[in-house]
Amino acid sequence: MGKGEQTRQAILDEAFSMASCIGVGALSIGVLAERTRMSKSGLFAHFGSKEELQLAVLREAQQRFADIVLRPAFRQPRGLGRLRAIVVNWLSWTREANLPGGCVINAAAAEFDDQPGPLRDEVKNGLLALRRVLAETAAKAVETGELRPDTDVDQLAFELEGIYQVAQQSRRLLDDPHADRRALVAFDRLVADHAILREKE
Amino acid sequence: MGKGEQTRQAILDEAFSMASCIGVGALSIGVLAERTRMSKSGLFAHFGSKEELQLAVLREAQQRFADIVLRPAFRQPRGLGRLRAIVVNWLSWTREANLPGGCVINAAAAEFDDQPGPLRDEVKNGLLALRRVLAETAAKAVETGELRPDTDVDQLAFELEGIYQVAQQSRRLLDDPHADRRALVAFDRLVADHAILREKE
DNA sequence: GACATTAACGAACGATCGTTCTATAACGTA
DNA sequence: TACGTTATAGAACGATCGTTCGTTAATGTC
Repeated sequence: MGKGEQTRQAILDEAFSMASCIGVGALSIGVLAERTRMSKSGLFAHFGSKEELQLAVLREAQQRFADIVLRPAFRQPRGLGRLRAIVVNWLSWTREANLPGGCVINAAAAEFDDQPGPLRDEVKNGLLALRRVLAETAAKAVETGELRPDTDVDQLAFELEGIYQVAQQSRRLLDDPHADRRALVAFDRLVADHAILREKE
Repeated sequence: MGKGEQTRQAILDEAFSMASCIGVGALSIGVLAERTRMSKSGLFAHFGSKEELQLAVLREAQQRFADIVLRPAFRQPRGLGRLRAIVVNWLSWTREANLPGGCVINAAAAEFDDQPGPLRDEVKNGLLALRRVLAETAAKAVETGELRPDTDVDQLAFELEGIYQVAQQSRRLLDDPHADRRALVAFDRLVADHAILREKE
């Protein structure tokens, strides 16, 4: 890794953790420069524009998300276990990644949903891709016979995303120590509703 | 209503709809001044500081939420019907209020969850109050015998908030036209899980 | 209609914003 | 070690930021 790539990554690291606290939109080149002990112009040269820097932060977030949440979960055999692994990793990924201020992606989603442009597109595509992964993972749990064949996997992905969002809000804003437990309760109930029950009928 | 109160409200209206698009944190006195065709200093005098203006916007949001979502729903008799009325009003309240850019409150929640101060406190208290209303409304549906006595009403409020959040995200960011329908499906399933069923056992 | 009060303005403040230039320093390679 | 390339610094740009001040205009009251 050349010198340029190296400092670029160092800047990105700092920007990433900063953005998690104040939001991607509130990132400032000046503040970022003094935090990384660089000159504004020196830092600026690595990205060419503020928007490009913000995009890089969003892409970084998606990559770390894949590394921390998805990849490990996909080592589980397909089925409900894998889906649950995703949820469990998802709930704690802001602790694994360097995200002192919570999930950048969801914060950016709320921030840019009304501001057309590359930033909104990036967030939108990332979240669409995640929904797809969730739905496909659920679909495989249908194949394994763990979920009912008539399960609406897109609806399931929709509700999973909701569980995650409210867990974030409860933990970070409302300081609820039971947020993760509540999220898992919700997940288990959601899955149970679509599970194939071998009970007396 | 005196002249002062009148223009203050006009400013607040504009700030409110602006904040819904760009976020409460990104509000700018200068931009707000030219939008209301006032001088910066003239506008400023009504609030004394930017933070006070932002607080006023958040309070305005909470008041409108109570007027549009809660108050009408509470005309329904207590029970599941009232709970469902809250959810239905909730899902569409950004259209009723002058909120072209979506729910200010949830946006502010994501924005300030890591920035201690009066703004965070305001959002936090507002959302805590909402959770309480949801839980109490659900508790009344237990009293009427529509929900099981062992229903965890706080868990229910938690999950309702999740349904709302993901509905917002799906509609506004992902441009999903079925977001509201999905939210209602999730709500009905959630309620059904805790409902008292009079079926063959 | 006179008068105290309040509302609004215009100009300016220092700070910070993103960005552009030019010049120097460090690097990678021959 | 020399050289072309790349990385960083420094200074300055115009724009905007939130805020303060002193003054004028509008308002409400007796």
